[in-house]
Amino acid sequence: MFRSHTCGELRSSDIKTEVTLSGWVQKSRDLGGMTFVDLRDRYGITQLTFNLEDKPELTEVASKLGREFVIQATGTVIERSSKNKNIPTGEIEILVSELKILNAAKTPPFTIEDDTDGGEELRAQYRYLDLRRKPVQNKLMLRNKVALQTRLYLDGEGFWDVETPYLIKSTPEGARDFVVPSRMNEGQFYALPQSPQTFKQLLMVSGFDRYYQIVKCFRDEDLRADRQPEFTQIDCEMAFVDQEDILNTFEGLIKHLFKTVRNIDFTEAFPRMPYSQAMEMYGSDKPDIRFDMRFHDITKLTQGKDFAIFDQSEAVIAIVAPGAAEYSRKQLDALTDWVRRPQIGAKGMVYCKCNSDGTYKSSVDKFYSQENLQEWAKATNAQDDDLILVLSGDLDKTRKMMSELRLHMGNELGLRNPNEFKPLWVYDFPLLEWDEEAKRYHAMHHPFTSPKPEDMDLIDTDPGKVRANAYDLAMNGVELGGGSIRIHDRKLQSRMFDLLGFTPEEAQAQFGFLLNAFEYGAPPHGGLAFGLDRLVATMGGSESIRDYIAFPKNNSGRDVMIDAPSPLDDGQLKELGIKLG
RNA sequence: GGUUUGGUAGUUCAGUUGGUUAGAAUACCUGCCUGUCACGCAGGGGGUCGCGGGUUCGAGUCCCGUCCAGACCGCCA
Repeated sequence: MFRSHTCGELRSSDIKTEVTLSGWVQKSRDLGGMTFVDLRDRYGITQLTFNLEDKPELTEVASKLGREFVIQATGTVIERSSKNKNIPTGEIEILVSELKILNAAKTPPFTIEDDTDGGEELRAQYRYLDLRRKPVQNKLMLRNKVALQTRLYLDGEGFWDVETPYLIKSTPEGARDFVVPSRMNEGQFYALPQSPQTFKQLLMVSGFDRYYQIVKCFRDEDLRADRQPEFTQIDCEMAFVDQEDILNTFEGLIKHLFKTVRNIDFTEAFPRMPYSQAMEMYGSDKPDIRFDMRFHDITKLTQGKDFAIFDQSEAVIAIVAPGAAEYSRKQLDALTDWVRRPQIGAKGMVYCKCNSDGTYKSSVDKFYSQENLQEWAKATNAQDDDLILVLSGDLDKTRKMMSELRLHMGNELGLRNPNEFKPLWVYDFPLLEWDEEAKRYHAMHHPFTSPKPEDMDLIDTDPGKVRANAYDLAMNGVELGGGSIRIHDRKLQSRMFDLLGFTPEEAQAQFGFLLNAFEYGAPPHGGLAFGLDRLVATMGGSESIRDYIAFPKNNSGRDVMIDAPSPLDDGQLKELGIKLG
């Protein structure tokens, strides 16, 4: 027997019990006559006590224990003479009678503590040590709970978990595929799925009615703090449903998860907003609505006052930073520099302070009178002590830049509380997006998304205006997931491929299996997928998903612990029929 | 592909206009210490300043190149 108890469970009610504990040495404190050892496992920390007079040899061994040694200790639970209120086991300690070193350890390269001294690179390289730390373990525990509760909820709603293949076919649409060479079919390649999209639709054709899968997906694109090349989706599909059914079902899932995992109740229905309104009010399809600071179009108010920059702008957009009128010149210059960084790309920024005495001070006083500025304040609903920030230019670009500035100001003014959760359904996304480089439309969601019936007459005349039966769930400025009502009619699906620039032959070669399936009785269907990593990170109040993944990749898509990817030797390459250029 | 920040002791960092033997904290090692829990006290070891080149009497510091890492833009149907 290695242990009778864990290191987190003994209390004063266990005093006088004979116990055996196993775990890692967190710390050994040698006081000369006595030595204390903190023994740690997943469950907590328990203090071991050694007395020189009582057990001289044991105390000698204990005082030499290094950090992260794995040991086993047997002894009696006793009451501490000086208690530690900071830990749950702080009332008691173990007076050790037997001590066994199960495995010695080298000194770890960083401290295994909540606030470690290790940098990111080092921790990634020794991820198995980083994973011993409580904060990281807590994050993975949260992930475990979310996954479990997802299964319980969806199972209760009649969803079946069905696995779909990982070795599938590469398609030119969408993100780049990870490809896998086939030894038995030399010169041919599988692709890893970007999502099980077509398979889950085929399951609907097969009559499974409700499907889900917590599934790995793969995209060979550059990484971010919230983006990994392999990531996990809660992938779902339902037959005989409309958008309303799907939104209600999965709003239920999110509410269930927050209730069971974080004990947070969403008593009201999640707010909903069409895409066009989200862009108008927040310049984003995933607005963070924990704070207001919405956009105000003041283009008309600013024209004809000899300020050429505004006069030449398609759009002049303002936001109001509450209580920020006291920003210093230095702070405003820093803000201007911030929006002028290449990542944002603004040419400049105009501000207007609404002073507490009712006067206005702006960076464009030369062109705009106090009365003009008062009109701005009125139009933007700015109060005394508020700061109006204005960007201008091309409508789409200005919205995008202003959306970044809005989030930046939200952070600066402390309006983005990580313990507050504000979901928002965004719906009526455009069906198509114009790709300037390829000079053609591509699907905004994916090619299987159905257009809204009332927009069908635009599909030939003005395809860019067609709205889709597509929806996203945003929370705190993060896109948690999205989906759509799919096309289930062969003719419409063919028309869609045609719009996207596929010849009928190409469409048949790429997606013939789906088009054929639609001819054998495909039910109306739709679905949605949540990004599990982002969902868990959001629920944990983090922006980075990396600590919610046990073994994540770094910025360049590398696993620095196992050192992957790595070259293949010549024998392997030959077997696969691959020559490197 | 681009922008940007960084790379100095095991680790996290400081290092002034280019100038003596490159520092601090922590970790590690040794000794002392019977109620610590960030134990304390005394002492000690530990450096290819990412790598290559250049400027200079002299480079951790300036210049060029390169590699690595973080954040972001492009990209992510």
